[in-house]
Amino acid sequence: MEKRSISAKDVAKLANVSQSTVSRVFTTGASVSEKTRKKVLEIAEELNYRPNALARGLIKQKTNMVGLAMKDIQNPFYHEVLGMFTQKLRAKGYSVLFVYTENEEIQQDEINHFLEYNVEGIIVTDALLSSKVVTKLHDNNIPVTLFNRYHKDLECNSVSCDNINAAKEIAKYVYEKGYRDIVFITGKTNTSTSRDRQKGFMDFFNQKGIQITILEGDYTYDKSYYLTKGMIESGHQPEVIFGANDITAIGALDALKEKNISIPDETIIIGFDNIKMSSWPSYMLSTWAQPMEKMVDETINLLLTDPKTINKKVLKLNGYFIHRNTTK
Amino acid sequence: MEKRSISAKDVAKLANVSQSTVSRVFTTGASVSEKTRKKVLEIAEELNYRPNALARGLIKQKTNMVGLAMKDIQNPFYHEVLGMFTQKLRAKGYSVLFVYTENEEIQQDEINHFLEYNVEGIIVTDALLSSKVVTKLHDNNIPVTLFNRYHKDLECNSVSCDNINAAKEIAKYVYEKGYRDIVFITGKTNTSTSRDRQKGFMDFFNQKGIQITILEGDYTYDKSYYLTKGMIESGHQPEVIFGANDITAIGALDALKEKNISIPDETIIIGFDNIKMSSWPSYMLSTWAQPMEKMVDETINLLLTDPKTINKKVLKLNGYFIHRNTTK
DNA sequence: CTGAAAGCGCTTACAG
DNA sequence: CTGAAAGCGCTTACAG
Repeated sequence: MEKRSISAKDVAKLANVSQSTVSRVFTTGASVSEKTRKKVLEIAEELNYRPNALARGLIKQKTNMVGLAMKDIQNPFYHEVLGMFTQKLRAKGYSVLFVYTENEEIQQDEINHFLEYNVEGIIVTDALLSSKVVTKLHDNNIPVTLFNRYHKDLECNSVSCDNINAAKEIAKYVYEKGYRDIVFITGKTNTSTSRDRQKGFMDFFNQKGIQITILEGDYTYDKSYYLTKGMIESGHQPEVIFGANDITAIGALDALKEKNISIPDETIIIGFDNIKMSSWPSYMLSTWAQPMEKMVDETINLLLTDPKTINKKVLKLNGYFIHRNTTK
Repeated sequence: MEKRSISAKDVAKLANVSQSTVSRVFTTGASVSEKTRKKVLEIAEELNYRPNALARGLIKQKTNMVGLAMKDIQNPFYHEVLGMFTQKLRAKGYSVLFVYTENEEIQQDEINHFLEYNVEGIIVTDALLSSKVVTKLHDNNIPVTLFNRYHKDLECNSVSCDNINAAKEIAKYVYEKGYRDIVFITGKTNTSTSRDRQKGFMDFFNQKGIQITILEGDYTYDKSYYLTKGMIESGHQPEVIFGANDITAIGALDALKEKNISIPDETIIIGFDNIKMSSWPSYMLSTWAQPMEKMVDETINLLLTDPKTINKKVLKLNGYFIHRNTTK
């Protein structure tokens, strides 16, 4: 029960070998005779010894830690993403230092812990970094990958869904079905996800000379619900509502239901994300599935296998349309 | 752009002081003349120096890291909890090493990273530990606090909502309103939260000689939705449905809505957790609010200020009933 | 295959 | 107030 935990030296003493040898036993690829390895492992087991990752990180200049910063949002999509990141990183032997932030732009002091602990890379989901922070990170030689965000002035990697193209595909579907009274409810307008989805959707219809209605939401259920309700009450009952994410679409859906508008017969609704909730039996929302697993894999890849790339890589992955009960 | 990051030695050289002095500048309480402090700070700023937390952790035997293990569940309650934990811990100068698990009982290998990095304590939310793991943790002198779980045989601290009492209060409300046809939909029956809520609820009615209906759910929306739908279709339309958590209650709520049962007039519904979703305008679910912030505070307190307590402390905090639109 | 030694970047008695 | 030195627990050339 004393304070200090047991070290390689303790094991060495009992095993009658040097501390170096104990270390070698726990270093894959180091040459140790089968006999000593067995003995050391035995004693280690007995003493419940595990190499100290801090000391190892210090000497190897490699900590096996990754920093993950995530914005405090209501969107369950990112919770699923978080789960996937931690599991995949662990499988690769990495630990995750986690920070939750409320800022759209991650602040310096939120990154400081990451720097102090010498993380090998930083993943930022659903938020941005100031270019000052990015510069600092570069100076410290710590790679960053933005997940589902990008910014043209930011010198870092980014992985996201090809939001523009996805929205275009959705627009195409809507157009070909013959709908002309179309509403898009935005997310937070300062996010690249919302802007791109809006752009892809609008551009398509602009080219066709069709005017669509834009409602400014903020990625929350409440906002979308009230926006939709207000619109119906003001006499506008569109044929199509496309929400910038699933939560937005679900808010609209519930408002429509309350107004006894039949879905998909009178109005069709399309979301974006394919969160688990969108397949709940009472919603069965048609939506665009982001290729989450692929996005996570690519992010980790970019961060870890190619850490020294200075020239930023911007990856945009496709997804696919999932038709459920809110489209025909 | 070289590999090594800059160290106290580098700062010392430029500031014409010893490395010890640089260290002292970054140690609160150490005595340094105002003049040297200023100079060192200046150079440090210029070089972008920050003390290496790994080295500091190694020498001080104090890492300022806490391990947080969380079960991969659908319940948004725990996402809110996660956010609160990371923010409060950061405010106290702690970093969070995060692990997501799919196991009801956290496994040894999921804890290993925590051990290797010498975390100062471990928080386990919504899951259990095997007694073997707990023993190992004790041997390594690492305190553990269970959040919203407890187990009588487990020698560790735990903080949870007083689920038994909360359920009793709800039962009392239901009873006094005169309802007699009552359904309880459980959560996962191997969780202490579900068991306690069921126990508190049933015990009250048993004492009154009233039989209630138990439906075995699993804390998911889908299960609860289909359970409720099935019940209605089999001809049983109860006056009260109490769900073991909000998601469960919401699943029941949607099923009832679909069957055109008027809420709260024909059937009232009560949930548990007070997740953000429960206050969405189309739900406005009446529910029991867990005192989340207090629970988080107490957990951190127990873990950090009193780490050497061997005798486990089991804290049960009250919450309060929130009446919204699904009760009268 | 193995040990002694240097060193990762810190903190902290110990002198002065 | 400040510097030299020891030491936290490791890894890894360097010899043998």
